[in-house]
Amino acid sequence: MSTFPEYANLDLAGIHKAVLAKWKQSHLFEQTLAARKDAEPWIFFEGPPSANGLPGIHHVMGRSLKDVFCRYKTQKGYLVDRKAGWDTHGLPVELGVEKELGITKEDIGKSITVEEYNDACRTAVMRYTGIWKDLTDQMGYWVDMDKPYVTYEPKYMESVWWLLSQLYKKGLIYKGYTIQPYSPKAGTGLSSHELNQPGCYQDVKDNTVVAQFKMINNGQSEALFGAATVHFLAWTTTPWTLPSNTALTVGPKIEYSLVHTFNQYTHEPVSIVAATPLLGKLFGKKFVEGDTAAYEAGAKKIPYQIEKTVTGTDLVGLKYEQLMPYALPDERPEDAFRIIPGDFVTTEDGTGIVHTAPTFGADDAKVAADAGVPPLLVKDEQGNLVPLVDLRGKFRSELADPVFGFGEEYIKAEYLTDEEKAEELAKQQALLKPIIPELKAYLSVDERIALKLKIENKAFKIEKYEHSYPHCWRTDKPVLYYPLDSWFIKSTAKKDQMIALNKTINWKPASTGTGRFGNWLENLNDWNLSRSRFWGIPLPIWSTEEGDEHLCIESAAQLKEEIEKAIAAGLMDTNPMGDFDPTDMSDDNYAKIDLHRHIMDTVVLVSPSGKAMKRESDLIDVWFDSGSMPYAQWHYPFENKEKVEDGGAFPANFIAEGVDQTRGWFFTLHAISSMVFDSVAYKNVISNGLVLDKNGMKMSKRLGNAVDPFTTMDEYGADALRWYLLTNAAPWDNLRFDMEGLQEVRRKFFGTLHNTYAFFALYANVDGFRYEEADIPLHERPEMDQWILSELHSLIAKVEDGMEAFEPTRAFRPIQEFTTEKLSNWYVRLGRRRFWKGAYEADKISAYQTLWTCLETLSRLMAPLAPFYADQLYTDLHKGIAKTGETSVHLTDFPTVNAHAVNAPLEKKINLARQLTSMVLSIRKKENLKVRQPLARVLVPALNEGDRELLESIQSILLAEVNVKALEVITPDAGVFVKKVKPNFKALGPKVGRHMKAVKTYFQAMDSAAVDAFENRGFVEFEDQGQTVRVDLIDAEVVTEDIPGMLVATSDGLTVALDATLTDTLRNEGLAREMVNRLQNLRKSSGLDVVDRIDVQIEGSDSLELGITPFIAYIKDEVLADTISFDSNTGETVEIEGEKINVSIFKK
RNA sequence: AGGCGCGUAGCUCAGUUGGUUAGAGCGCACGACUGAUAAUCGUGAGGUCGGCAGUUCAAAUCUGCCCGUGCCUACCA
Repeated sequence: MSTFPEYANLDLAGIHKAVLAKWKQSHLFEQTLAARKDAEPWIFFEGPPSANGLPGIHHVMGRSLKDVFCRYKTQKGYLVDRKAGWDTHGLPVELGVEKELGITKEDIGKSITVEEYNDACRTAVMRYTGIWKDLTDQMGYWVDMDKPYVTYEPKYMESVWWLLSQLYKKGLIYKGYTIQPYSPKAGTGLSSHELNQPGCYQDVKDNTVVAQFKMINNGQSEALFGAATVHFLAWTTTPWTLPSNTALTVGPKIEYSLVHTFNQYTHEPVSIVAATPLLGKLFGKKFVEGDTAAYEAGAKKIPYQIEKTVTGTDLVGLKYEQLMPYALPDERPEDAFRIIPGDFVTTEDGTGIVHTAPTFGADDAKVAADAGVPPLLVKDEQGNLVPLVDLRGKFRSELADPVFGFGEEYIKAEYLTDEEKAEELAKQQALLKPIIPELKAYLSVDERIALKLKIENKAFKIEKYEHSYPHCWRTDKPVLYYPLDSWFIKSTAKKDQMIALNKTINWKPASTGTGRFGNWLENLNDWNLSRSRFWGIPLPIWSTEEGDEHLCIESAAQLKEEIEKAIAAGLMDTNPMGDFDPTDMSDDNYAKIDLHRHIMDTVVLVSPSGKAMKRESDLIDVWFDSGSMPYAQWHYPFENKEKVEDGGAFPANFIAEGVDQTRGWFFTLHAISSMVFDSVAYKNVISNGLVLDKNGMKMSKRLGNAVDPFTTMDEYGADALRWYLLTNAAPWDNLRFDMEGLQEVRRKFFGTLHNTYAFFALYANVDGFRYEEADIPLHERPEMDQWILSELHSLIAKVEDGMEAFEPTRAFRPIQEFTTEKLSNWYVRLGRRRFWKGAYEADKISAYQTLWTCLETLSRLMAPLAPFYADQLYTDLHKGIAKTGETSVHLTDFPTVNAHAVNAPLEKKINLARQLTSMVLSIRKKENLKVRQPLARVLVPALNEGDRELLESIQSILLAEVNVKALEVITPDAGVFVKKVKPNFKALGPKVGRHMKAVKTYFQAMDSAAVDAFENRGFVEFEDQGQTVRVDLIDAEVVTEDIPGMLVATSDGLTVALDATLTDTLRNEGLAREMVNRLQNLRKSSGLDVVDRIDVQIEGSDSLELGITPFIAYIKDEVLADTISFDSNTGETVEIEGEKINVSIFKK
């Protein structure tokens, strides 16, 4: 005979293992997909992790979040395809390999071939895939790991190329430059990653100059300053960038002053403009505010006089003379040397006017470009535009100065060796003799520029300044911000569309979509695609030497064809794609090619005009790889064209990743889909927070506070972990991970659920309940059953609402509350007798059916989040019954709400009973009145007939729970309780406004009689602040607050009074119950079975005997005694009401 | 430095469009039940809602500033 399995105790970790084995053996994941194979798809994208690192607890969080929605939607009847993916390219992989091999970037192509290097990367990146698969398995994350997309595979790379070529065709790809950290000594650009290495930022002392830029007088200047000769002051910590100055930037809202004073080095009169708040700093100890007419050269203090103030906006547009006229911008020189506005200007340091050299500062480049000011680029010998500093970190020859040098010199002293410095010193001693007769030490470029400006009356102030500056982690020399060639996607051209599309995306939380992501889009820059690395997808762009002809390859087929042309033109000997068949989509065929750099760099193509074309040497930013996954995972458009285009695989209904991906994957997905497909890539997105340790610190291996997901799951099982991660805090809040929280989940939720099941199984097996009877109609079931089923269906609605809103915390917390509070604590606890007392008849069957239904429904509700336990619960519940279910809960449909089952008044009623019970127990506790002692009556006031009926309907439950004989519902007219009236603030607020306080006070002063009068009249009126205030009864709430002479509790507008007067009968019944309690204890300590019958002997006082005699039948019934005799005996000594008595029990 | 979050009881978290006694669980204390018993249940004590100002009759809730904390973006004259 089939039975419900019973367990000694809850072993979540064991269940986890057993269920996992069952899933594997039955290929359950595949079964769930097969079951929905013709269903409407619900599209999910898996963000590719890098298998280069080990998974941590936060990955369990992220993956639980994804899994819970995919499982939910599957149960809801959708087909949820889930393809795993691996992100395999990128800098971390390369740096890891370099470290392992003990090489640097410079060695690649020299001591190691690019091919060998790439092979090493390919191996390294998949190193931890086994552990990742393990984690995925263990935690029950269902995703197809057998056919993942891998970004280094030829098919994937080909799709990426195709996407890029689409952008290229739309004219959205261009070559430009950006200001990037560059290490001249290492000859390489540095990534921000490298700049964030510890120790990179070092404090340095730099020579700084406040330079005087001479204004060119014109109509605009005269309107502002008249005919005066005016100089703008601008500060720089990098004087070597001054020859490259093409603009001055002011803050539009900042106030500037025109000040007359004298140059401290030349003592010549000068009128300067600088930000008013900075005048104090600018005019240091040497200056004093005062009359400039009285000044004589050499005086101790230099006077200065403020003439007028203007705003930054007034200054915009003014022109000035180039400070160090060695070279002019090659493009539009007439647009240079102007004042432009910039939001980044502050009045913290300097002059409030920022020297702007677009070739050497990222901010500078941006404001200059926005204002149409050209960068200082000149044509080199080949006609290419280059900045005034070359890649070695030396000034170009344009800067050759007959006295000061500069040309062909390193712009920072740190770049010179000691020998070089000595050589330079010799030269300088000769050249500078007229200025500095005995030069002792090498003067850096910065120092000589300062010197030159000083002499030329162009330096207002020169001083040393200490600040932190980034250094190259390899050479330990200062980094240069330098314009480097890069390929860009003109994302700014599609900015408006991206913003519009973003507004259609449902962001969780919304603030990330409008805030972090929205702002990012508003301030969008063009996407710099270039990476000067080796292990990644090569840019598929081939160019001629002159750069006048380009070809962007969109497929392997096209490349093969172009190579054939190049062979025909004699540019190549053999085709490295030899026997690749462009029409054959098999993996075997694609295994014949490799699109990585070591092969692609050997490919030379022929241009339409017959010239040789080489590949642009950069690789594509790996973020482009991952943003391409919606298409590349299906090898679109070479395969699965319909699938992607007809809504079968794109766009996603749902994605979820950490909030740190906002400008990463979330952006790249959005950008590519917007630009190539004019579509969103995802309709709903959750950006989840981080997992911190219990003290709110970031988890890291270094701090040793990282939690190992494997050992955690071994101990607690995956269910408890998943449940904890998603119910403890909203997914977008950071989670403080605490093992005690896990224990709590295990004990509180799973423990209670398990015990509830165990209770069910125990009695269902005894009674042979197999759910063979027809369902008892709802209205024929006892009220308690109707109630719990109503709560159950309300619960289904809550879970569904939460899930549809992508708020799992809101969905699953109610499950926990239902299980522990409603089902276990109230339904089962109050209904226990129904399961073991009485015959196997309608009431009992109803109880079993109801409890079974609750548990079975729970198993399906919780299956998305606790897939292991839910599956065991579901299958266990089906093992014991005659009807057959699915073989797994994951093949079932999600429960649906039956509106007829929901009975809100009933729910309200039971909740009222629960609250009253709690209040009475509270009084008992306070007054030290044991629940075992019956009391005569409890009084509850009812303000109207509806309340009265409600109270009477819960009478039996209430009385049984609190052990009281009678419930008396008393009416206001009885005059028993004190009535008070409270203002309804919400309604009254708008009406009485500032008189609210007076109303409150007035009401507090009203006695019962006054309230009665108020109720009869319908309003009250009184004076406040000289005005008559009127309050209508509907804006007030009459409550009962007290019952004189009784023990009273008040809470949430409810009042309960307990009559604690004891009669002899009550006292005796209390004694009888004490006796039952002692006998039951004895039964238990004697190890009797619950069904064993006994004889009892009691030796005690006459008064005791007299007292309990009327209750002998009751006692016998309770303790299963056939006889009770009052005899002396040598049994156990127990105490009742201070009296010591002996009792003995004999098993029959 | 800027952008975006977060800050409520010892701990982890709720707290609707502002409405006057700020809730829950854990932990703690005390107790009950003894036919769910290595289970179950009750009661209680814990809070200047990070701070300061403001708006309002009324602020945990709205505004500003500050402090702490985290993420992202920069590294800037």
